[in-house]
Amino acid sequence: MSRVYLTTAIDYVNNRPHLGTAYEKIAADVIARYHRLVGDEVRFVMGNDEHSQNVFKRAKEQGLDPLAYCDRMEQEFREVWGRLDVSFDDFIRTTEPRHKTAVQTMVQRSLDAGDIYEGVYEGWYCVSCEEFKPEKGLIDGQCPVHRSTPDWIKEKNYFFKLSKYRDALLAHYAAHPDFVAPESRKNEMLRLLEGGLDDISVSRAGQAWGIPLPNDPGSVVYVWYDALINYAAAVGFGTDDAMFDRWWTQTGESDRTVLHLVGKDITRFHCVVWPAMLLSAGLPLPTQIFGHGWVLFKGEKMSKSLGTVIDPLAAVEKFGPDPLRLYLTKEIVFGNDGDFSWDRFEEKYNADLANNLGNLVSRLTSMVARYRNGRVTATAAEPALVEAVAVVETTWRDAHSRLALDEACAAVFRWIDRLNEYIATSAPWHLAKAGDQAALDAVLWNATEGLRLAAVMLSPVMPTSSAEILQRLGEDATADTWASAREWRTTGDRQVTVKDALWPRLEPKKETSVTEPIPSPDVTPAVVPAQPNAPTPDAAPSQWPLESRVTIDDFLKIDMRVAKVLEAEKVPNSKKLVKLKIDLGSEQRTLVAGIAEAYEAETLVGRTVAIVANLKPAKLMGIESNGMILAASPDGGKPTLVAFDDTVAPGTRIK
RNA sequence: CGCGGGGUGGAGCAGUCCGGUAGCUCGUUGGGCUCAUAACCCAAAGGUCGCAGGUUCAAAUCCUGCCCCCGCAACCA
Repeated sequence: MSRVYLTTAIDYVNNRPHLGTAYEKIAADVIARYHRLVGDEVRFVMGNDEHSQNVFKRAKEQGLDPLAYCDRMEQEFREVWGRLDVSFDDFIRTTEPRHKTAVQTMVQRSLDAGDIYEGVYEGWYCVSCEEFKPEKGLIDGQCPVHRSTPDWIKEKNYFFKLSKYRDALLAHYAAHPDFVAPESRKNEMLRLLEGGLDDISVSRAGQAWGIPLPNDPGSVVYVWYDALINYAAAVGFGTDDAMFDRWWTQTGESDRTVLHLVGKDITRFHCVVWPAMLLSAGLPLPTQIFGHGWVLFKGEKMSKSLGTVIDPLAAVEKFGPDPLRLYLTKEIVFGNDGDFSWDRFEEKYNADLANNLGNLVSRLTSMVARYRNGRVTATAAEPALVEAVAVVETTWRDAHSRLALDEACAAVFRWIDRLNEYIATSAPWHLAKAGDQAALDAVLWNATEGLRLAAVMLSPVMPTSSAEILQRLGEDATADTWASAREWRTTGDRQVTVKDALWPRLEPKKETSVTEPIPSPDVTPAVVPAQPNAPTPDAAPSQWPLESRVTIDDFLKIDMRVAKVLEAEKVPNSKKLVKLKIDLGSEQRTLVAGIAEAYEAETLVGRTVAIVANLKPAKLMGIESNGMILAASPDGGKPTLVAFDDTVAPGTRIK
């Protein structure tokens, strides 16, 4: 038995949870539940990252006190995690007093160690990105990501001597080959370390939303530095020494485990900055940082800032959390990127749940009911099965120890296959007909016993379904630990219950198909699939409610004109930009249009197009564009230019 | 030289670090069974492992070069 401290990345609260974040929490939950099952002591913590200027801004936009806004977001996050059956032990928010104390304690320790020093920082700072932007990274003086003008900030700033810890970190990596996983992530970090480290700024001056530095209350701790400390704060750093020792330091624990689960995009902070902070504070490092991959949906990364969100609850509301949990765990190699698609989800649901596991439950409970009035008594163990399940257990445990969650899952499903095969080859229906009671009992007992073990081994991934299966098998659903559950029983009996199919098979093109996701309230799906049987337009609220419509005067402010293309050339090094010279009748202009993916530049020459003539100029890749060309622009599709039936003179107004 | 992921039977993916019978799911074909959710079991067909060199007794796997695809970012005024 050992102690396991497990964390996920804390989430920015400027948006709701989505599939990408849910994936991380589910994976962590599987790990946590596995360890609890095998008898480890587990502390599984997640939380929210609240000291962000974005949060401050977002709250103000909504007319809320930042803390009130964060309170509300906490409820939303907790609700989603609850629906996904994520069994965290604690939920930390960076605005809590315990976190504040931990941060100040940590900073103080680094100050004492001489690792934080005062300097001056100046540069362009993008509030949205929460980072300084190099001059050459700006486009037309604007932040390339947010298209806003960054602020020129010159401020007193404190720096952390990250550079000082490069060698120590390299040594730690060398001494602990599993410190960062998977391998590819570790290599990335090693390359980074070998390239040398710069000291990093750890404070912001003149902000109120954040944790003040202990030595200079006029500055607050930089949000990233602040956020990382949550992992220590959540187990009592600076507030509860006994607890901190128990979970973080784990003094006297031979098999110490402190595991951070983070997205591969933030491994840098967790694998370099955070360990250096800990070294500076004289604290032990985590035992492992695992950088998982992204779950892509229709080939797109879930992105907070783009808002391409699929509400994980869409699948959960319809099927409960387990099919989604299984999909994410079994179908994605843990550490790699993976795809989510409704097609694939449906396929896996049918194959694994309806046809295999669910059907196994059905056929077994129904045979026990039919041939044995629902009660089967124990018999001797079938040696072939006992032998097989031992291999499954070994594989399952080994896979879990390597965090190969997908392999662990697959091993259990191979076992389920084995049970279906066992039933087919031993043909209990023949034994029943022949009246061979002893043989019949043996088959039914051994098969249900095998199913019981499958359910227990699946419980980390599918807690609800596992409990339901055990209950149908007449077992105590609150199964104790694996140590006792793993025994192949040869005494006692069980009373089974026949109920409806756990996972009715999904038939394509039917009402039950998941390809018609449930619209979830208040969340706009990234992609709205075509719905042949969609409700009538009148039934749905208009996309353009009356109160938000513009007046004719508003519309006439926009001066749209007919124009003729005189010259066209692709902008070098661009993917979709074409530079156009157009004739507007009274004048000629240069404009840049993002249509190169749909039109060859040459074919545009001579075309008559529609443009917005009174748009403010903008620079795109260094070229000034004076106007916007009109085109139908489907989401994710290629634009189609607006065209005219007859020849119209350049300069003609469009209204 | 922007960052990253990938090219393996019809589809989707493992395997690549640590060379040595190319594996899984779905689909297809044939057979079996009738307890079960038209499910389950057995069998079969189907692969120049992107291309070209190299190392090796042996390369999907290691080395070199090249081609192509996809995210992110730059660029949808």
